[in-house]
Amino acid sequence: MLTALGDPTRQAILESLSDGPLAVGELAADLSSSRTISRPAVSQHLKVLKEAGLVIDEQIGTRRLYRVDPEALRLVREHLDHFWERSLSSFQRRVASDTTEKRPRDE
Amino acid sequence: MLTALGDPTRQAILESLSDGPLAVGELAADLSSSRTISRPAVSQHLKVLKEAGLVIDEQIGTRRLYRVDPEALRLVREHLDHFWERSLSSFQRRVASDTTEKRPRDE
DNA sequence: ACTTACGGTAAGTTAGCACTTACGGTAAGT
DNA sequence: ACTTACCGTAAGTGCTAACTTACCGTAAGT
Repeated sequence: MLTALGDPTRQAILESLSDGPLAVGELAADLSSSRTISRPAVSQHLKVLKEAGLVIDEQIGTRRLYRVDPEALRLVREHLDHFWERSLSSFQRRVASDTTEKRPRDE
Repeated sequence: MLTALGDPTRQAILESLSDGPLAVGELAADLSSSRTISRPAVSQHLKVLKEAGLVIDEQIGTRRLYRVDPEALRLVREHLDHFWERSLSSFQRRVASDTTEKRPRDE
């Protein structure tokens, strides 16, 4: 899931979609304001994002609306939280042992 | 920064480092328990992670200890939070307008 | 000074990925 | 039925990023 978030274009796609659902063509037009990206390319990125569970699609007539799945973002956030807390606690343990080693009876 | 997190090997490196600081050789040995990764490859990944600000290094004798920067993880988390909140609010707005459209005078 | 340990880096190779073009398929409008 | 709009996908290409091998520098121990 983090791997799917690695590509800058896909990050831009999610950024656009986070403002609200968009069809594929609209997305391509929206992204072309900054980068130059073809519609098929957008389609392929959406496929990756969908398989990663970051995006949900819904067919409406000939159009196909894509929206971000808030639940997926919550999962990524939780995952990073684990990282963060573990590294933070190990960091604090290190600092604590440092001070006790250097100042055994400080207070 | 998210782009640097995209590579699976770098994710594994951060996972190992989140348990505590490690030297390059130790990291390579630790990762070889699951994947097969050479020491130079680890070095190159650490360079990317360092340039992305996700990792901090410290020279101790001939060894070089790497640790994750908790502050960087906090930044990534905040970035995702923005995404999450925006997509969530747009989602809620959509739900709200749907219900008001379908049940204009409900409740 | 010699050796050993440790790790960064240059050079070269390869696999994969992002992209374009071209095509086909479906839904709605006339 | 024909046309138009919209989109997914197959096929092919180019580039880049991840990897290995080889080499060099530095720090500490003898």
